[in-house]
Amino acid sequence: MGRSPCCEKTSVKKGPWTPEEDILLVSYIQKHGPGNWRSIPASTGLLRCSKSCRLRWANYLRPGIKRGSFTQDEENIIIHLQELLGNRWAAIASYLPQRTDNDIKNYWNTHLKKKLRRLQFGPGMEFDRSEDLRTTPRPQSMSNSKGQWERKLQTDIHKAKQDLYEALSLDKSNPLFTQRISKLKAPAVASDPSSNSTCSDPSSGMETGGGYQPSSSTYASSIHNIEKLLQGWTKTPYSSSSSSNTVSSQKDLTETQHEFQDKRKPNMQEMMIHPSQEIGGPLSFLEKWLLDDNYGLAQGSDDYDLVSTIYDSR
DNA sequence: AACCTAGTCAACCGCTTCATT
DNA sequence: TAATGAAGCGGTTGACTAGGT
Repeated sequence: MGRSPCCEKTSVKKGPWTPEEDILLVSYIQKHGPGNWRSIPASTGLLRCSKSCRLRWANYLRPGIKRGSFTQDEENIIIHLQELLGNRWAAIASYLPQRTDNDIKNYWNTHLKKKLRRLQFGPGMEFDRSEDLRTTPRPQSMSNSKGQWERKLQTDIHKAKQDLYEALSLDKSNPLFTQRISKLKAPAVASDPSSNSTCSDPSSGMETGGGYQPSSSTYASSIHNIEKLLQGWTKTPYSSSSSSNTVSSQKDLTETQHEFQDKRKPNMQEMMIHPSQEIGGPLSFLEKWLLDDNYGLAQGSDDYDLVSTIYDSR
C-alpha cells in the first residue's frame, strides 16, 4: 500500500488562501461538483495540492457552514458524542451538519477539554481528560467481554440520547430538526424554503454566527469575502461535461462570477437553510434513533441494535 | 509603546481506509 | 488477492490576535 503522492512537492503553494484562489476553486466546484480533487489543481491552474483544495472546500467554502461561537446545545451534543465516539470528529460533525470536523476538533481542544477539566476536577487542577478517555474506560471495556462493553455503552447511550433529544427539541429554532420532524410526519410535503431560516443576514443568506469576529487583516477569516464568493451558490445539478473541466480562461471565470451574482442568488438561502447538501435527504442515523422509537427513554427500550452498530463500527 | 503570553483557528502532515484494477 | 492511487481523517503546527504587564 504505497503512500499517496498527494502532490508534487515543488511548485505547490502553501499557507493562507487568497480570494483569487477561492474563486477558482469555487468556480470549479460550482461547475463540476465537489470530488475528484486530484484533478482540480491541473484543471483550475491552482498551485495547491488536492488535499489542500478539499480541505479548503470542506472547512471553509462549502455552503451551509455555520461559523461563530457554539451554542450550549451544540456543546452538549459534542460532549456526549465525544464520550460515545471518542475523537472521531468526522463522525461527530455528521450530527452537526453546520459545523466542520475541524471546527469541532478545534473547539473541543481549545474550549471543551478545559471546561470539562474544570468541572471534573475544579479550578486549578490540570488533567488531560482526553488522555484519560484514550486510556481508560473505553479501552478497558473493550478489553472485557463484548457484553460488558455493550452494557456500559447502553447506559451511556440512554443518557446521551435523553440529553440529545432534550437539546434538540429545546432548540425550536433548529431548522434541521423542525424540518425533519415535519418531514417525518408528512414526507410527501415539500418543505418551504422561506418558512424557516438560520440566516442572521437575510440579504446574504449567510449565517454569520453569533459573536464571530472576523479578523480584519487576514483574508481567510473574512466571512464577507466568502459570502461574496458563494453568493448564489445553489444545488443546481453540476455540469456533466467533466471532460472540459478547465476554468483557466478569464472569460470563464468572469461568467461564473456573474452567474453567482445574478442567476443563482435566489437559491442561496435554500442552501443555507438546508446545510450540508442533505436537503430532504434521509434522516441521519442519530435522528432516526431519536425519532423512530418514540424516543424509547422511559420505556427502557433495548438499544442493542445501536450498541451493536457502534460496537461493530469500531 | 513595547514586549510577553495565551487563545484561536486555518492549514498542513502523515497515516488509514476505501475503491479500482 | 494483491497492488495501487485517491480520498478521508485526526493530530499537530504556526500565524495571527487580544489582553496583560
